[in-house]
This record gives sequence, structure tokens and C-alpha cells, in this order.
Amino acid sequence: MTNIKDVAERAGVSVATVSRVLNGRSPVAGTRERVLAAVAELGYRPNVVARALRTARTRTLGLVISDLRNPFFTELADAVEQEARRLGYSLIIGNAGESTEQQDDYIRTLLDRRIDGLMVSSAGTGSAMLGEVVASGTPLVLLDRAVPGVAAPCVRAEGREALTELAAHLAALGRRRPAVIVAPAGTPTGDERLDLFRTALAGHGIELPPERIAESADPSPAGGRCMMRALLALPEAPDAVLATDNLMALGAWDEIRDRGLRVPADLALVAFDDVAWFAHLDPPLTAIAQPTRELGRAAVHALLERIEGRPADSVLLPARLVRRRSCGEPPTR
Amino acid sequence: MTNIKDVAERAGVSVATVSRVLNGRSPVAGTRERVLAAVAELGYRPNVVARALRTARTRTLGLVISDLRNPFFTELADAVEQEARRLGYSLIIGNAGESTEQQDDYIRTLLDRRIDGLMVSSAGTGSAMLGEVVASGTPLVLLDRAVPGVAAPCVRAEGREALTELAAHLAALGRRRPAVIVAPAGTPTGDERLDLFRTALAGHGIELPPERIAESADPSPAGGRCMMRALLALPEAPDAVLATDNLMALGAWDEIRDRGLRVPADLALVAFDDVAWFAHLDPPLTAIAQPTRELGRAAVHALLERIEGRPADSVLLPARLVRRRSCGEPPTR
DNA sequence: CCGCTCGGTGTAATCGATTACCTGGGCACC
DNA sequence: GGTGCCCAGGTAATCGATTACACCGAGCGG
Repeated sequence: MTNIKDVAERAGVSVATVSRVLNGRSPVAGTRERVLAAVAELGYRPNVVARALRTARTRTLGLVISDLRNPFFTELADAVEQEARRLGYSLIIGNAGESTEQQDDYIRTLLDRRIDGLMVSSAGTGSAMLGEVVASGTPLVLLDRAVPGVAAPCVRAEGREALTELAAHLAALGRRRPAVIVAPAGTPTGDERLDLFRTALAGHGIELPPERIAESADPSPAGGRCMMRALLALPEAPDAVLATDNLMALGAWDEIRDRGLRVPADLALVAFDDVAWFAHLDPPLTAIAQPTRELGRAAVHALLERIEGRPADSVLLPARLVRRRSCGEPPTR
Repeated sequence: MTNIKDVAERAGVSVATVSRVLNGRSPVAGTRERVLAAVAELGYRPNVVARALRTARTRTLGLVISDLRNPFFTELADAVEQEARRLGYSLIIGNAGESTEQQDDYIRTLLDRRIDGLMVSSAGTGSAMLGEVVASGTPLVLLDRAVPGVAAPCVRAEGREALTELAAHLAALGRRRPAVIVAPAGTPTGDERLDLFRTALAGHGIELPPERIAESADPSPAGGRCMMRALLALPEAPDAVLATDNLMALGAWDEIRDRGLRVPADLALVAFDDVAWFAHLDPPLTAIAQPTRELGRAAVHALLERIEGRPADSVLLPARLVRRRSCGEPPTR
């Protein structure tokens, strides 16, 4: 590998001059061109590792998400990666697999690699490690999931409008016995979605009694399926179900289908999180779409603000209801 | 951030000793404990950037894939990441978005970051950059897609057995007019799958005439849908369709459904690449499953062999047919 | 004509680790 | 008791960049 010294020799100047030319500081026409020529001839590329050591900036960001295989997070990661890249940063994606322990482990690794900033979509209900990140001075932005007690801006979507619209939609379609499949209590995202939905329903005189709130200990298709089974076993089965994330919705869907129930005739089904393939199911699933790509972009921007020493605000973007056919109405075009 | 010097001072030894203790070389009981105590008290973590500069090893691998949002690649990336991590390596995932240019750009960046080794699931038909990687001496492993003319081991799945089984399956079900939706000619993976399938069909006296081979210029759901339309417009419409990747299969599915055709009654549909949600469609899709996680693991192992200076062989793992209901038979349990 | 300023460039310190080489003390062997 | 060896541990070079500081020559004002 050729280094800056080789270039300096070739161009007949000192390494300092080469460095200055490459960083656009005080070069003069003649020298500048000789240096650039030498760089081109040797195919020189600066050693990013050495640069990072000297400048204490790696131009690398970290993203820790709770599950890469969840399509919502995949798209989020993709959006974050694109934006980071556009702004000259590399991204290391860490996969916490919904385990706090693994999440902490990953954060540790990323800190060790001296990333310039970290985005975390926290698994579970936060962790001690996040406090440590803040203490270490590494810029931090929370993504999608807020963590109480951690002093960092949070970028996420809010379902108020969408859930209000959904309640109206269900009410208009005559659904009177809604149910919710939600992640375990204590998960801020789940709790919030549940509360907003309850409030929205109340506005239409519709109740959401505790027995129609199924808390899935395991936020996976299997968990969702299990909760759907419990709801269908109720003496008064629900006529509409909202699953607060896409994986649980899928499990619920399987249970409904395998029982031979028809959507939307027997039961309306709505998912929080719209993922591409919901549109390919039969009937296509009505869903609440988070502005995933905007979230990713906003997170990167907030993080860069912090990296450059400026304060960054939390960002709340509205989710929106995407009406397809799983509640009983033809799609609005 | 505390550094090795702080630790040395605290423990009353030289930095060399600290380094030796931490790397497990020639430590003696008493000193060793003093150093470890100092490390613990100060919460010292070695600066991996400095270490990488000195040792010329970053303990980071690069993975460039053609599309993170394609669930096949997502799972592959996840498998690679887990294995890399298990072996003490970090992974930087690069997303080429099916564009050769972006792929090259990413490879450049990864090389600049002095990754220890690179895995590439090449977009399109290879690129000049790959030759450069080999020339630079950076260990390289091709993943999923072979690239002619690049001297690097390739880890991928082979469909011979699965496609042979599929041909028998279709023949047994009386399907006589199979069709294929395939990526553009020149894509080695697509070409190979097509050839194998043709040969397998021939074994049952079934022909695959050119008009029933739909080459989609664009390997996306939209492309697949468009090709499906073309196949259905044939004077003699096919009675079975194999799509050579999951995205195109999904597009084909949409077209079939929107035309009101029934699967498998009117048409059998099979996808190459099994992704989780195929099982949730109605009817569940019969698919050819690649051993995705094994591929990821094998790629990391091959790469580490190369990194440690040993030669590594190419790996060919068999794909297998997963019979669901989209060809007309009840699932075998 | 002298000295000051200023822009361009070189010299060398620096980032934080690893590691080749050297030193000195203890022990064994002759 | 002296010589040699071994080994723990210190000193300093090194990786490849950036950058503070020194220096030098040209231009310009007094």
C-alpha cells in the first residue's frame, strides 16, 4: 500500500504539503498539481485508520437495532445507511436480536471502535449501557423507541392522527368490539399506541375493555398468533383487531386464515407498521405506515448536529393510515 | 478517554507491560494483577483505532450486497453478521442497490477503511473493481453470485437437486407447459437456474420453449409482474411458472391474483429463494430454499481462511425444494 | 535600502497502541 | 566465586496521517 511519504517523494515535496493539498489547505498552483499527479500515478488513497487516530474522528456512525429481520427495521437501517453515506459517513449496523445483553455488547464494541455517533433503537426497556454512552460523551440519538431517563434526542413516529383516523374508520364500518395485540406493558411504544387508540375509540363511544387487550410476551409472529387465538376464544369475540407491530400482525393473520375466518367479513385486521408485502396479502392489509425513510434521515441529521456540537431536538413525525381492504372498505384511490 | 499510559502510571509499570498483560504475553503474577486492577478501576478500553494502525489489522469485515431490502439478502447479511461477531469481527454492510457504480464506490470505501476481508454478492455481471480488490491483496470471497474472471472462492447454493425434484413434482402433477421468469441473460445465477431446470424438465419429456422464458430486465416485483402478464398473453398460456428470485415471484403473484386466476388450480407458481412470508400467502408458496444461514457462515469461514493466509475452496451447498400448496399438492408433513 | 509581514513549505511532535531490542537481577552450573 | 543464561520489564521505534511551529524569500512601506 502506498502511503503519504511515497507521494511526497514522488512529487518532491514534504508529507505536510501533500496532506495540505489533499485537505484543501494553502496549496499553490504549481505544487498542487505535482502532488495531485503523484497521487494519481501511485493510486494513493489516504489511510483512514491513521487519519482517525490523529483527528479522533472516524467518520463512522453506529446503528443498533433490535432485529434486522423485522422488515420495518430493515427499511429503517437502509434509510439510515443511505443518508449517512450521502453525508460521507460509513455505518456499522449492530443487530441486538431483541436481547438487552447483546445490545449492550454491541454498543460496547461500537464505542471501542470510536464511532463518531450512535443511533439506538433500544431493545426492551433501555439499559444501563445507554447512560454510559451519554456519560462517555459519544453523541447519541434514540430511534423509534424512547428510553426514559436517557438524555438524548429521540426520533420517532407518532400515531395520534393515524389512530384517530383508524378509530373513525372502524366506527364508520360499524365495528363495535375492537381488540388490540400489543407488546408487553412497559414498552413505551406499545403503551403509547394502546393509549392513543383507546382515546380515539372513546371519541366514538367505543370501549376497549381489558379482556380485549392481548399482551404478547413475545413480539413475534408466534406471539401474535397465540394472542389472536386467545382473543378468538373470548365469549364475545372481537370484530376488529389492531396489532401494534408487523410481526405480531402476521401471526394473527395466520391464525385467522387457518381457522377459516374471512377478513374482513368476520374480522377486521389492522397492523401498525406498514411493510411492503402487506399489500400482497389477500385481502391487502390496512396498516398504519410510519414514515420510515424520513425517520432514518432525521436521525442521521440529529446525530450530525450533536456531533458538530450543536444541540438537537427530538423529532416526532406523524404516521398515516393506509386503507386497504382488511377492514371492509374498498381502497380509496 | 483513558489510555494505556494512564493505566501504566496507575499500576506503576511501563506501557509495554500493560500491553503485554492485555495481550497475554509474558506476564508475571504480581504485576499482572496490579495492571488488571488499574484497568478495572479506570474502566480502560484499548483504542482499537491505534491498535489497527500498528498491527495493520482492523478485525472488521466488509459485506457488499446488492439489495438490503430483498429479504434473501437481509437474512444472508444477518447470518454473516452473527458469525463474524461470534468470531470477534465487526461487519460493515454496504448496500449496492443493484447498481454497479454504487457497488464499486462502496468497495472503495471499505478498502479505504482497511477492512481485513471482503465478501461481495455482486450486482450485475461483476466489475473492474473486483479485480482491483484481488490485486490489492485484500482477501475476497464471492457470495451467492459467481463472477467470471475473478480469482476468489465463491460460496453459493446450487439448485440442481431441488430443480430436479421440482421438475418431477410438476410432471407428477400433470403440468406440461412450464414457464420461467428469469433475470436478464448474462446473470450467471439466473442462467444456471434456467439451464438446470430445462435439463431437469427434459428428463420428464417436458419442453421449455423460448417463448415461455420471460427475461425480466428489471429483477423487481414490477418486472416480475410485467413478465407474468406477457406469459399469460401467450396463445398457449403456461400451467406452471418458476420465478428465479423472490421479488419477481411476488410480482407474478400479484398479477395472477389481480386477474382472478386461482393458484394452483389455474396455474402453479414456484419461487426460487424461500423467504419467511411465502408461507403466509394463500395458498402458501412452494419454493426452493437456499441454505441461507449456512451460506453466511461458510462465507465468513472461507474469508477467515484467506485472511490467515490459507487457501480457501469454493463452497456449493444444495438448495432444497419446500413443497407447499402452490403447485396443487397438499403439503407433505 | 532596511526591516516587517505574509504566504508557502519543511521539520518534527502527536494520536495510542505494539513490539524489537536492551538492561539488570537472580539462579544454575562449573 | 565467576560466568552465562533466562526472563521480567523498560526504552524507544513504529504504523500513517495531521498540524503547530519555524523558516525563508518576496514584496512593500518607510
